[in-house]
Amino acid sequence: MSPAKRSTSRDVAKLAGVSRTTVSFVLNQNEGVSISAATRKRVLKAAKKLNYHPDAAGRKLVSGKSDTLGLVLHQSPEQVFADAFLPRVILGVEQAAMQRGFHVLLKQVDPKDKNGYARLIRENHVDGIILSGPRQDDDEILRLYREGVPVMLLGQLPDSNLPFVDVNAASGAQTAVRHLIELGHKRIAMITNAPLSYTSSQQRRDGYLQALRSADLEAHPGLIKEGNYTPASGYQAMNELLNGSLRPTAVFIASDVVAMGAILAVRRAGLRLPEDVAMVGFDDIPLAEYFDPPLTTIRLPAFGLGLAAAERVIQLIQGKGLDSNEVLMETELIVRESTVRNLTHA
Amino acid sequence: MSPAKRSTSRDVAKLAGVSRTTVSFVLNQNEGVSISAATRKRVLKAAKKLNYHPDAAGRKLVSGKSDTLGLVLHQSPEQVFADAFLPRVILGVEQAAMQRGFHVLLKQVDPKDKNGYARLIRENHVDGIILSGPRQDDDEILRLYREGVPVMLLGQLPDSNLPFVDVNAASGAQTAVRHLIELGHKRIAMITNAPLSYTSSQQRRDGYLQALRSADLEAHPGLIKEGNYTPASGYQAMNELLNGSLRPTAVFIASDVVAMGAILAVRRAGLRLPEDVAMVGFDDIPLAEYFDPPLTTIRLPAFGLGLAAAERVIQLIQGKGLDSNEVLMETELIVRESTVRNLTHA
DNA sequence: TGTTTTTACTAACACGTGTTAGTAAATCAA
DNA sequence: TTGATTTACTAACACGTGTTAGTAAAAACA
Repeated sequence: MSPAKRSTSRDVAKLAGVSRTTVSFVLNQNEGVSISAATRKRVLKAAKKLNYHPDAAGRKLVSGKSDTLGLVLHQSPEQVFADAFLPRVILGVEQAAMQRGFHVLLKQVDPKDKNGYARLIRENHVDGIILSGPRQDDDEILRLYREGVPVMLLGQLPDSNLPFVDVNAASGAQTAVRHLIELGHKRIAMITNAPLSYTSSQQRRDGYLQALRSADLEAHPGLIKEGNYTPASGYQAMNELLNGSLRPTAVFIASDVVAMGAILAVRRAGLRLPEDVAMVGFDDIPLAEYFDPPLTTIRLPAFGLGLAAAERVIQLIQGKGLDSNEVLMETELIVRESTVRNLTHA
Repeated sequence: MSPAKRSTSRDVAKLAGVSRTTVSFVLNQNEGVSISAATRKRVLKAAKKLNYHPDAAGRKLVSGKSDTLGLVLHQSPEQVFADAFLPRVILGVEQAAMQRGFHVLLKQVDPKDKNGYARLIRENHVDGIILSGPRQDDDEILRLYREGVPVMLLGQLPDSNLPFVDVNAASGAQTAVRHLIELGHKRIAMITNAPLSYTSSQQRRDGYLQALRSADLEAHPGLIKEGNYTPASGYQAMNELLNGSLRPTAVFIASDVVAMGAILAVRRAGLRLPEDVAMVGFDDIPLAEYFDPPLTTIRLPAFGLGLAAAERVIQLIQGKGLDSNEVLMETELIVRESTVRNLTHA
């Protein structure tokens, strides 16, 4: 019942009748050192019998490595709640870390909070940091980077040369709008996922503008409305568009969640999707397939983002350089009935 | 640029002109030891100047504690993806841990995978484990528990006396169905959130049956259909109910996601909610408020679950006992337009 | 056989910390 | 003034591991 005393390599050595050094050599498969088959077997047997597992603290102390990644979520709790991708990103990080023998230490840091995350590095809890949701006013991450700490951003920080992994949102947005153009739409509106002060919001709008430009369509300022993560904001923005002077025949909404509200607005206005208004979302949240109608959207490689971020920060930790400081992962257009009616339903 | 050599307590001692012991005493505010104000100031100054932070590994080694919780997700990646609550639960764990000076080590373990999580404990990476999604066939957790390792389940494991934190799903389901009964419904169907082999599924069905029994309503087997986490399953189950011999006037669906598919089925059948079919969901996912119509549902204290689990496992770690081995957190009925029409819309 | 190389190990150190036991000086009690 | 106590520190040990330098025995070489 009481936590049985942990056995140490000394216990194993004693039971096997060898020195502690030999135990270490056997268990770590050390090359360049020769151990007779007989003693090797004896040591392994003793280790098994004593249920020996080397203590992480002792190991860390001597190696100087913690074999642990810090995954820092630098978002407010509300944002974390709303983010449907976080589990996938986290899982991607977890998987990449596990395959390379790393652990993942999770830390949520409210941006309003002054209590930062540098302690993780300073006290050697982690060998490197993945920072999700980097902020402009965060000087902590810059300081760590300058000190040579392995750091990887999940998302971008303009005007800095920190290595990052991000989704190519501009390209994704462009693809979304091009899809609408190819369907023959000329008057295409946009609702952003968030206020334009956010980088991710700007990128998506830029993609929208670029697509219009490529097709020689005019971008009318009145056709761009701001959302703020919520369906409510989509509902309102869509109403403004529908009641505006130039009603669009199609809308690109840079967030599926925001699109959910917009769909409601369209239906309340007595209009049909996609006949009266076609709609493309962004994110491909799990439920998008089951919107009414199913939402055409841009799928993000959330799992892949986490995977890549972890892989790369581990590369930095191991002293291997990076081929490039930036990774932009591509998105995928998922066509469903909110833009094309004739699809068969699952 | 190159990672500056970490400074140790020895460096601080040298700079301040005292012994390493004194440094430790000053920095740990050790009671019962007297240090003159002058030297204290000198030590603190030296520590600050050298940017000294005590090394976690050294500290762990001597204390035997890691001050870290293991949060083990014992679900398949697909389940993790689908689980909209996970971020909240994780945040709850994080917050409780942080407030008590603990870190959180996250580990996802695919149930199919033989590579377990006991290593976290065996190697002393963590002082205790929170296991989310415990499985019947998991003997690893039982062994740890018997060895006296601090363990806390997030969810229940029948036929075991392991301490757990869970939501009172039966009570929540009962509340949901009672709400329908109070609205005058007599023929109330149910669609489960998952196959009945899952504990959480059974609990919700039991609550449903109990509510019917309390109101002297007959529970007809044909009115219970199984869902499997997906909207598609809800779509199909709802169609079966609508085409069945006794069409229900109300449905309790033990998952908002599954309910999303069911709503589609109702609408495709040309019926109105709530006039023709009233519906109550379960979970209160963020989007439930923006379903069409907004979904009446049962809100789960996801954040609170994580919070409680972490608090309690820390209590175990610190050797304080638990008042009770089990915590069942109560749910909350959120009434929206899928059961009551006359509400004003946000 | 005598010398060199290889094999199979071990003693001793280092990692950075917290803590117990001990000491000299300063203060207090009488 | 003398003995007892308190103050302000320090030397030394312990935590459990990986690794370098070293050694005796065995094997290989000539």
